[in-house]
Amino acid sequence: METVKCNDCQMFKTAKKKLRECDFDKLMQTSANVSYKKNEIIFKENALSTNVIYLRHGIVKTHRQGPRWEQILSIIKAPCYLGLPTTFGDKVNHYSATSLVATDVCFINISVFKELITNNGSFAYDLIIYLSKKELVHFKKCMNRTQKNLLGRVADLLIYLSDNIFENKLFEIPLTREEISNYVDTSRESVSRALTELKNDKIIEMVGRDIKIIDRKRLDFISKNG
Amino acid sequence: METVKCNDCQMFKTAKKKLRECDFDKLMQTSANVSYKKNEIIFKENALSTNVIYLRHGIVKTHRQGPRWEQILSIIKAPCYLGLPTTFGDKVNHYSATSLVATDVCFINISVFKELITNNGSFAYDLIIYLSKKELVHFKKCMNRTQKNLLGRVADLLIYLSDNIFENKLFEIPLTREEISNYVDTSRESVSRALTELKNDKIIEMVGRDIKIIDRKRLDFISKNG
DNA sequence: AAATAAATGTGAGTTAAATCACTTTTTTAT
DNA sequence: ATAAAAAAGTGATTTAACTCACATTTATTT
Repeated sequence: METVKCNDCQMFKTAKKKLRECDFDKLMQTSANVSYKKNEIIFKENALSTNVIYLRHGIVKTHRQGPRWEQILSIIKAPCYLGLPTTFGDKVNHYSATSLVATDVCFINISVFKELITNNGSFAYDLIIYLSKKELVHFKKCMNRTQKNLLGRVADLLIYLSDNIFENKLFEIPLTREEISNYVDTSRESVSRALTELKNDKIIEMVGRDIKIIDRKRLDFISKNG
Repeated sequence: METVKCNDCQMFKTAKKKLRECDFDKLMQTSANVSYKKNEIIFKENALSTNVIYLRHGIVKTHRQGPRWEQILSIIKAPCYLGLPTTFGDKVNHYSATSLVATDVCFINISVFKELITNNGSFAYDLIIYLSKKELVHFKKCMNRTQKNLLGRVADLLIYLSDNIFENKLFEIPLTREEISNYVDTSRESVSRALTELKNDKIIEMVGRDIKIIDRKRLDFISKNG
């Protein structure tokens, strides 16, 4: 397992910049690093949310039991906060988080974090910007989920993984077909069919979970027009 | 038009409590009240977002052009912020807001508001809580949109309007059938059919846009199970 | 008040995607 | 290495909801 030192951590850096020294020291002392293997649960829906969690290294899915199936809400990559809303929005987690690859996480004491916010306005302001931006992205995502057809949603996922998670045309999907279906809101079978259709149309190459996007233009078109 | 005095305004009250006096005075001086009639646009998608907007009185829908149709994102009631994320998340609005009834709104200068945040940590903390809570609600709503069937989504809307907006079993839907369809992600025709089905099953009474929920238990059941 | 436009309702036909049933492939455990 | 289990692929069938077409009602304008 690769260990990320605090010095290399993005959160550490901005904290050092934004926080008063005494606050920063307190933050360091009360934080705890934890490593997870692939497919380990970091926190669980309905459990008490007792920490702010910062994702230092790795890829994580957040997911939640819906009225009909377990839905994957987001796939996120370090460095970023993991479940800020779930810690501040309620006493109980509104969703679960599970590592998709080996992952490092920093648990920050919630009352220390609260102190940081109230004592450091500019730190708080940054968080507000962060939460606001996230909501806009989320609104857009939700709209795509409801308005696009199946092929468009699958194309969206591939584009998202390629652009935002792996930053590469070539990547290994860290999800089973069933998990993909829980992310794009269909059945496992439909995901299968959609992917083979993209493969047959020579828009992607695919062997198992290994994907290579070979015709990005047409993939963008499908994302837009289904 | 009913004018809401600042003294009665919820935001005014918490601001007075949370803010230093000089900040509070500045806020009052730089804010402007505006009234809207039914169906007037308060701000527009893609326009520059130059103010924090606080909804003092009335009901507002936020909406946005999707890949296939104009989607209603939310229906909200005073007192609350209107489009905080769209003001802080980007320079440009990511959605529009339109009054559904006569509405009063307070425009707050964005740089003054930013100062408030950075100078008053506890005010900032409250905003972070507010944004976090909203995100959790939004996640849930999005899941319902994608997992529930048509009848369940229509039931959800009726329950939401009854519980959260009008706080009454009897209310007048402030939306056309087409707008309803843009909120529950279907066609106008399907909304019609769903509503008449609820009426025929004696779960609601309905004359035009006037709705009365007469069998809440069964409506809840439909909301859960479709 | 009549004319026009907008909103709503409803039946019939169509379709995208779900479900079912089964096979094949891959992974994990013994 | 073999058995068992999990994941993935694929054809056939079903279905919820969409679209189309048109009738009816309600609201708006002249």
